[in-house]
Amino acid sequence: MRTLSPPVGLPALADTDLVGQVARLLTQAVVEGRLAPGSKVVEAGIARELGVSRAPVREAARLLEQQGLLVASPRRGFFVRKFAADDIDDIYDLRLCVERHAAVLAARNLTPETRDMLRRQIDVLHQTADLEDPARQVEEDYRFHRLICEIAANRRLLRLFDDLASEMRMVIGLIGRLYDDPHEIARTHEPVLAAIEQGHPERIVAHIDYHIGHAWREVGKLVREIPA
Amino acid sequence: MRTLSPPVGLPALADTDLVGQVARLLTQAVVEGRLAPGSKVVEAGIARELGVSRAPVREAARLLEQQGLLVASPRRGFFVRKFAADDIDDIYDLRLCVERHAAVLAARNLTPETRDMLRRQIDVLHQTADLEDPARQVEEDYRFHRLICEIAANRRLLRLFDDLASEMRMVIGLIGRLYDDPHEIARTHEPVLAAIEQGHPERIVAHIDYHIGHAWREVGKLVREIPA
DNA sequence: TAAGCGTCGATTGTCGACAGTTTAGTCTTG
DNA sequence: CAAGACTAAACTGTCGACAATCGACGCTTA
Repeated sequence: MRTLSPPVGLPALADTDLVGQVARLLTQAVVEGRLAPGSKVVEAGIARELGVSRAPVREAARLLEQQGLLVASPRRGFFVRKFAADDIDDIYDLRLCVERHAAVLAARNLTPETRDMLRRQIDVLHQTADLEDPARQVEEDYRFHRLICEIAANRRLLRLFDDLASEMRMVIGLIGRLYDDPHEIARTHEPVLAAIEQGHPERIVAHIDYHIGHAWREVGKLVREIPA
Repeated sequence: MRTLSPPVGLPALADTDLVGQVARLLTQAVVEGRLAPGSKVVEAGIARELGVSRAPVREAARLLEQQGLLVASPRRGFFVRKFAADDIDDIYDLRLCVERHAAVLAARNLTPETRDMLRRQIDVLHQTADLEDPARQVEEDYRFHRLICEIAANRRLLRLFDDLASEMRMVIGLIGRLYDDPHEIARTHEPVLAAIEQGHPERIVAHIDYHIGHAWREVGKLVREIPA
């Protein structure tokens, strides 16, 4: 018999997890470009600014390093990741690999509810297209793709997507503007959903390839325009 | 002019890096089963045993957490990851996704030299099959698959493979024995290489699917036999 | 007897400090 | 005037310490 109190879904109150908070703030600063690519991240500086000691900052920095937002140089410190054209290709190539797979799995697991979630997210994309809020638009875009990964129901796949997404956000952030008309971006999601609904693997992959390949080309173009 | 050297930081040689050493030792202890799955990893204990302070141990543990070998429970510490059947499926599913892609890319990039490297590695597999050294056999097996990822020439893909590999090593380690006859395992690599040499994407994917699917089924079977 | 409460040891989260290394700035020298 | 050596400041890597928290054990109570 269980002696533990009944699992009345209490939301596991927010851990005052200092490392997690620092990591989140650092991530924001990086993807928003407040910390310029290539610049040094001084532990003591961040610590002083946040009013904490260096230990949590170090651990948070290691997390961001593993995520690819920072690079560590022994005895010299952490630096904000600098993206070259090759990096863009690596990231989008892997993204393609991951999302193809996720989309096929998602089609297999698709239920009426999950289908509606995807449809609704496309509606949100159209709505936010009218707003003048690029950050929000990028966020809602990723939310659609993340949904697909959630539906695919592979936790590791989802975590991988999140890691890739934070890198892509950083790239988008340093471009400074969207790579295409928001309405156009919203529209190009519809064939992807349609393919997932229909369910033929080859068709799904083809549409994912087209959709992500488009973003890949556009982002690549813009990054090459603004070399470091 | 920037005086800081470019943070390209690939060379990363000569680790007197304490964190890295601790991480390596901890990883070994975990994949070799010296630290049982589910058991608590006491920071102070590890630190005392290694003759260092807790700070490097904490950072190393965070690395292993990000790699999936440990799980962190706030205010309670780190625990050695416990694998359920679902986890096996997640891992092998993602591995399939990654290696399919890597193999297709590798075929595209294949040169006479890289082709010979793969052939030689299969020879090594046959040679080590005669030795009574399962750990070595597992290692050489992964080396073949890692080679494919190296030839694919996507650094992020390679890192992902390494992360997956450390988890798979842990699973194999806790099974305690190989999932198949070493000679048989060595032999089943040959069609994969042949497909890569020939170059038709569908054929490559089919052979990768067969090869990894076989391991997936066998490992899954054994893991289900030995439930936690 | 079994469930709930309180206490105590063990462990984590965080901090400030120190030593060794890297970096920036200055001075010397060809 | 440029290149190199030297010095001082800044920063990282590591450590030991302290307070807060967790888990286990034993005690009370219905």
